[in-house]
Amino acid sequence: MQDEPTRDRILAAARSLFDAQGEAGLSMRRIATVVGITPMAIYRHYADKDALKNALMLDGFAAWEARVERIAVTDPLAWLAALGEAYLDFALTQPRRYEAAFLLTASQARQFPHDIAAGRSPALKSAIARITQAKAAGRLGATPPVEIALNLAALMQGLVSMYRAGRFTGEAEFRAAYRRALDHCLRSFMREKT
Amino acid sequence: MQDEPTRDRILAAARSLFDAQGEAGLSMRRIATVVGITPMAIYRHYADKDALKNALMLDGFAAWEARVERIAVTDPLAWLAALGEAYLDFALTQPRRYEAAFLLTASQARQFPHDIAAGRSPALKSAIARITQAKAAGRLGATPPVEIALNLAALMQGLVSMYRAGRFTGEAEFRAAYRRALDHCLRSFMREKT
DNA sequence: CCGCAGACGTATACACCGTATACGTCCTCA
DNA sequence: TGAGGACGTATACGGTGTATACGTCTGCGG
Repeated sequence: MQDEPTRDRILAAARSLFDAQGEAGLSMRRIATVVGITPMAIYRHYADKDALKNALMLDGFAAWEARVERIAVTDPLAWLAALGEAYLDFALTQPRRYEAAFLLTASQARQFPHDIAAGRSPALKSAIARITQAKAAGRLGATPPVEIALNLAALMQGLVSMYRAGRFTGEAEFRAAYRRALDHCLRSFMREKT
Repeated sequence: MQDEPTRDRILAAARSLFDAQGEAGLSMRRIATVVGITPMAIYRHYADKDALKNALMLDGFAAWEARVERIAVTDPLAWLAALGEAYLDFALTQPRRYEAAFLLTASQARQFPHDIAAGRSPALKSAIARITQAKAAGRLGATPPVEIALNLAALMQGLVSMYRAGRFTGEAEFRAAYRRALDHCLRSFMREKT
């Protein structure tokens, strides 16, 4: 662990500080002392704080994608429901990681529809694959897969974003509301005429 | 304008600085110099920076609510569509104000379902009223009005949040995608069996 | 009318932040 | 051998939020 490249140790330190106290806990000086180096040494490995945050974001996103890949459900529609559940779980149990992946304003975020169509986001790519699959089986309406995926993603993100902004009274209420909303959304695409 | 209470002049200064440069431009010292006052004088009127941000958020929210009240459409479903359009417009043309109202993390945010049910959010209250109205006319399915409102709000916020995070290639693409998504969502509640 | 309390504002200082600049200390390879 | 580059340090600058202590004015009870 100690002989890892310094660059990685910096990122690990940043991650643990971020996990502990959120964006407020992320200071170059603190990161440096955790790693056991001078603040300025960080600049040998990252251009500035923003670059470091970017790396942190990509890291959080990778954690999310790993989670998505672990979903072991074959039926495409059930898989989509499981995706929603995984997202909820990710947001609630690893709020900092979630924040890093989805909320941290970073310049390297993937863009719709270009990057998505290009498959640059494995999670969304998988989602679109299942949607296409379900569509081929006649279980979904006419809306293009990318658009269905976008709808689902926005709904998930919107709900979680509202929860994080303190718009729900408790976690239990939120989980229930989230499930109902996603369920409805998914069903709505099924009911469409083809 | 000069004989306004200092408290209001501070808020106005904060608002203009926030409009100009976002949260980064909000510094006690800058606000103070705009008002023509010492930084510490602000603390006579606001407990700390957070309290000031809170006031700013309530202010932004008031702007949004005023906008909602200006919607002059009588048909309840058309009104809901207009609401979506107003939200989009608010987010795109007054991004700072939008940010202040919906994204600024503040401790006094209204909560679902408690505050909403209590009618503490005029905008949502209006929305729910139209939904109930449309439901009474048999134009909407069985889902409870509060839940429909939540779904719409989350979808709107999620889409805008993705746009703001740079997930869309351009404003035009976004506007189109937003409209399609909201339209679909609204329709989906109509198609439900009662 | 005095004087004093409270509201309002100022001055100064402290600890913290990101990072520019200049300087050391190695390791590698011609 | 010695030069260059990779890596790290030391110091400093201009910014931040805000605690503490001090002034100044205004209105009110004696």
